[in-house]
Amino acid sequence: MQDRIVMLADLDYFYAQCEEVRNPALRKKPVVICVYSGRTEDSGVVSTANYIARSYGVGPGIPIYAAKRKLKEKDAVFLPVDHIFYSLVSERVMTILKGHADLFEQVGIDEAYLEVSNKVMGELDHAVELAKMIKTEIRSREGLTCSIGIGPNKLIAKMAADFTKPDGLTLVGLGQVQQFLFPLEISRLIGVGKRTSEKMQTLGISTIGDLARYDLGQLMNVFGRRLGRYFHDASNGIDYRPVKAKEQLQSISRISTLKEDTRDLETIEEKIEGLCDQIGDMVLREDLLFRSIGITFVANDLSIHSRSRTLQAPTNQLRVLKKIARDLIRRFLNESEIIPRRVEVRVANLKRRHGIQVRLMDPESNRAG
DNA sequence: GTATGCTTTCGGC
DNA sequence: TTACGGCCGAAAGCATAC
Repeated sequence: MQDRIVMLADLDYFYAQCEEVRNPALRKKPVVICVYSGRTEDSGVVSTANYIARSYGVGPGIPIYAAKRKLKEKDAVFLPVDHIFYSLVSERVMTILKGHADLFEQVGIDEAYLEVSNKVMGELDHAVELAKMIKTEIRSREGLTCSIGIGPNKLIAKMAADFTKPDGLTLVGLGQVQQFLFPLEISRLIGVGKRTSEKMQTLGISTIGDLARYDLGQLMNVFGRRLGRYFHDASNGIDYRPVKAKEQLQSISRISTLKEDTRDLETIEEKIEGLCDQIGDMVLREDLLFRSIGITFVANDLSIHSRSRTLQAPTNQLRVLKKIARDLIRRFLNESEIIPRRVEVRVANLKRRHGIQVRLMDPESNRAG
């Protein structure tokens, strides 16, 4: 493959920064964006927090109650997520980013990969100038800071962006990949979480360099073929994944926390019904058809259990969605003793509805069954 | 053996 | 001391078809 120049642009502490833009007085205070479950006054978790809050140990994933304790007397501001507002901001930023890329791939609401090889004519210093320009444009148009990593592939671009934040800009040229990666702690490698990190320690691997030098065959034995190969390649800075626009939404899900843990069918069905309605709205709005329907229970011990069914033909019928979701939860509750805490409905195998019309003309559909 | 499809689980943001 | 969301894509694991 030709040498590539890939950028990863990551909006800093995105939700909290959006709130700072909306109300600049927040900038001097700890800001904590919360997902309230509605179960009790402060039940729920922190979605994200600004860097002042983080300096007190408050960050994504911790319970709201714990965050309040840590920030007592600190003049902290707790706000509920406003997803609609953040989405509008995100959309405008993504439009800016896309305009500077040969190839563009959005990841989540606050991140995107840009392949810029042609745009900068293969010159790394041009890529750095482009990144500075992008940062300036996002700051002047939206008042937001972001962190940008530049590298020869997605993996290095992403890790470079993570290396300096917030408001960072990190370049890792092809010749600098090893000196960048090898000293980093193994937990910094994308795909190495807490469990894998512990397992690696027992193998005597504590830095990415240690992993890079480890025998590929041994890694495959320990982690399986695929993952072993990934760890070997990634630690050596190798990543051939192309920057590629997402072509179709893959699934739509809605999840909600029950007022209290219960196996009561009526309570659960009522909740499921509401989730189906939300999904149905989205399916119609986006003009989609779905073919798989699934439900998930998060039990009171936080264990996760799911069931799904795939239809013969895609549909957009709310009736069908509700009936199957109901069947799935009834059957699951009969088979299992778990006590549900949260319930989720998901549809997948999505297609655009006008796709049906196209299919009549599609030579594929003329094949003998 | 490979390709493909389906169900369930995992983990990033 | 505990406390614990709402999404999404994709991998894992298995079955079936050729």
